[in-house]
Amino acid sequence: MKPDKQKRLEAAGFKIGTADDFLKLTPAESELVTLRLSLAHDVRRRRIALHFTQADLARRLGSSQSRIAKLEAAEPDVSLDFLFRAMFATGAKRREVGQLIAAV
Amino acid sequence: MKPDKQKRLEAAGFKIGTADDFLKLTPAESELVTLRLSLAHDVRRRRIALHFTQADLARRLGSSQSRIAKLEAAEPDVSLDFLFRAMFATGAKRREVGQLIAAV
DNA sequence: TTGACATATGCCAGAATTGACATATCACTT
DNA sequence: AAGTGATATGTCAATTCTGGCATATGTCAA
Repeated sequence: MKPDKQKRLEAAGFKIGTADDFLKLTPAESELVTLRLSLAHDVRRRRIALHFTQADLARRLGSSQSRIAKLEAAEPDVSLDFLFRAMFATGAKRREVGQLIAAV
Repeated sequence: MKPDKQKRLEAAGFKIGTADDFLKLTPAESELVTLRLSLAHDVRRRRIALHFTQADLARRLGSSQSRIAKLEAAEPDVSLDFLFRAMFATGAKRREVGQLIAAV
């Protein structure tokens, strides 16, 4: 969220916290949520950098366009297995994946 | 495998390669296999460092001792989701997990 | 506007993963 | 050898995830 938007919302009486705060997640759960979001976002970033459509990436994974859409939206029925397979299908190496995960 | 054992096997006519070579994995599949093995091994390492039994870790995860045994053996019916949940259940932070994954 | 292409959403039957349990095997002490 | 605690292996019903499909919505150019 952009800082100015957050300010406006707070001025309007909304309390802004992180999703983790809101959902009262344990640290372990919180790490997992963040991990999933990071991967989902990066798959999309990498796919677009390759000029792939969701259907292209799906084909390469033996999957379907709809599953890629759900993956990139980080929907809860998408597994980490699928997220990692998608990362590697975009050519990511463990080194890059590790750096993504380690990043704050 | 220890170098001397490998030498003895090769002297006996065995060709030694990596599991990846043997299984003719694509690069993406290979990355995934390595990732799973790294995580499985590190969960065990971290569990032992905490003086946890497999049953202890299972309890903390809401799982069972047998599943932890299979996890640490990197059996194929163990998901990445479960491996990551176990890592975080041992107190690992994303930074540490990322470093593990990035390491060659 | 229409058409063409990309992405999102909803659904479901089949496949994969899970917790739970039983039991086997191992390591160690007495 | 027998006992004890830890780990390994096997099985299975229930849950979760998946591919595939239909269809909706978005985007943009002609």
